[in-house]
Amino acid sequence: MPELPEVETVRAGLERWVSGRTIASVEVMHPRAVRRHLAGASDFAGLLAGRTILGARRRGKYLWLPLDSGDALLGHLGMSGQLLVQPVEAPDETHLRVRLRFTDGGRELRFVDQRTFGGLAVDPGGAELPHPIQHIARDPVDPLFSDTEFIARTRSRRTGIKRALLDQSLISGVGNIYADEALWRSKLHWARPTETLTRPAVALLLASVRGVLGDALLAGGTSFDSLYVNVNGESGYFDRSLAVYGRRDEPCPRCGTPIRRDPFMNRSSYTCPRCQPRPRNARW
DNA sequence: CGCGCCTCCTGTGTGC
DNA sequence: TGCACACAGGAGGCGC
Repeated sequence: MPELPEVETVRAGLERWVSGRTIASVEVMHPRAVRRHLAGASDFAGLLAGRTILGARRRGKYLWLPLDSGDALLGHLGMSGQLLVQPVEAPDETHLRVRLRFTDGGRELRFVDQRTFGGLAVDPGGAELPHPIQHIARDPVDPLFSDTEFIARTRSRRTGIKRALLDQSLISGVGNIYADEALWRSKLHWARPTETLTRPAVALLLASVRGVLGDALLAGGTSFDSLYVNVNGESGYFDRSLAVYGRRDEPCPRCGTPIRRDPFMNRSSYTCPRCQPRPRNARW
């Protein structure tokens, strides 16, 4: 699933392959892919045609392409979204949702999304920071991310620490996979009440978050050397580096205890029962 | 207002 | 063999 490292890999690919190019035409094959563009698919296409893409930016798991009109093409990959740069003659993907062709006649940009949780929209005047994502917190690799503020806000929460990590208005870019990995590195259980964490404990957790995101980013960088804008987060190279996520009953890399899976928010949490014992005052 | 549950969606895997 | 169902999960929206 695309979390910050995967989305950053895509952003770098867009910067390389579509920045500076002018959009000729836009084809929306599935209306759900542009459902966040409330004015509809034809309005979406009309705002893009003739516009030049100035760059590729990211906040957390959101991507946007600033346009020469001052608008932004905003995108979220959801769980299965891909932005692919393909030769115009390449056959359509099964789940192709949106196609952008360019005036130079070169490779086209395709939004492909099996489960359609992702989508694209044009935000008028949003080139600097699209309006729909102004509530999204800075991500922990953003130079302007405030550690002090994050620590204070986390400790003032009244929830479990994993819920806090997944809250994109507190810290963005972290999803289920990297939350579990960071908690394991910090030896914290997912149900640990946020208000019982000391400042140093939250600081250590933040360092773990940055560590796991950075490691994944390095792995993503190595695989991103093709003509594609690679978004294959689910079967990625970083799988081998995961300590706990998806590893039920396998030995903890630190102590050998079998990894445990717990239901959490209609999904899963993976922990080492020995390194990350469940707190008595568990909160979830 | 803070918190937490529900829902959107479809392909894959599993058990009977 | 085929069917039913659990599961994967980001994030907006809404209820309490």
